[in-house]
Amino acid sequence: MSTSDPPEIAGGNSPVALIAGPTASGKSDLAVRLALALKEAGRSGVVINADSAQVYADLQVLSARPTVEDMRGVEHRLFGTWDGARACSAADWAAAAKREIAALHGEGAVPILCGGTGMYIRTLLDGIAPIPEIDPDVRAQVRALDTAEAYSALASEDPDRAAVLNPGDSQRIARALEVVRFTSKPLGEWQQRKLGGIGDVISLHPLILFPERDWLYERCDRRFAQMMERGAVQEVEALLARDLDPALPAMRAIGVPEIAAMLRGELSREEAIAAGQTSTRQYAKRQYTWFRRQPPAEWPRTGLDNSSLETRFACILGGDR
RNA sequence: GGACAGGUGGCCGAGUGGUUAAAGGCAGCAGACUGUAAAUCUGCCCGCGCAAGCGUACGCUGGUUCGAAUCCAGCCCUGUCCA
Repeated sequence: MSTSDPPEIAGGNSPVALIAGPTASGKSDLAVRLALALKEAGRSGVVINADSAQVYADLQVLSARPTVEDMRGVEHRLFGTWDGARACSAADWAAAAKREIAALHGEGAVPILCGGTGMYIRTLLDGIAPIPEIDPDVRAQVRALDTAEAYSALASEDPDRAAVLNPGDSQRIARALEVVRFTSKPLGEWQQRKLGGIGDVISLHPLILFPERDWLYERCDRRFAQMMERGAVQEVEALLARDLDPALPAMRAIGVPEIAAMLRGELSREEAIAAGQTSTRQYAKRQYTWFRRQPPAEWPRTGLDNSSLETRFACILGGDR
């Protein structure tokens, strides 16, 4: 799943549907409905996950991964595909998604990308700098530094990058540092090229869900409370029992730190729920910002999820193309 | 009824005569975003104003002082303890 052979996208301009938007906005349901509508129109649609948390097998409940019932017989791919012990990078996901899209196009099926991870989607469509996989030792060394140390190291090893980054931006500093150290080439040079994007080879039919803020926040709150009733605590217990590196994405997913704190006795159940709900809402807010400003302005945004599929996806439902 | 402790901006919480529209945190809002992105980071955050600035503000009322969130008096309220 890492940086392996770049899969080729089959026929030029084959359709790909994309349903994106903030968490809890009802994307999954819409994706399933689209797949069912395609089926009715004599075609076939398969949902491909574009969410950075739903990708992990360990996070069924907490990532709100669709259940078998939710899927209503529609095929879903890249859901729960990664083991929580492995980090899935944007490039990893994009490579896997390309593979799936190519396969589906080969079968004449319509891939329906569904998820809220803007950077994954961007990487898939626009490509990414062809930076080799960083040696784990180099990576570990860099990540062992505290932010101030890493920043001053970066200031001498890649001053251009250091000048651009905020001294507190631990993650980007670490990334820039591991890249110069391992490749002896500053990140900025690598980033002059983006490779592997499929945006110009496919026919993309995007739709961004933009529900009303209060409505969405209520759903976030309700959903987190429901997760607590539906096994989130057991899920975190199981995750903790694996004794994984706490820096792993699966360990940092919304709800995991909060419930872990509860299990340690640092938070009451009510406090853990409140904290999880707040994190969820804050995440949704960041997604609003991303989807409001990052994707191309031409991409349609819709206020509520009740916009008719037939209208939104007329061209792929139409049958031709 | 008595003894202590305390009442600060949406919340928590510093501050004990001027340098205080009042530290810091949280929540909120806005924004950034090329390999951990459900991450990481930035800005704003009493009201009006583009701004200089003006107006309000530290339980209430009154007082001391050139000047008070900070000192004094009375009152109200909260918590703990004694009755």
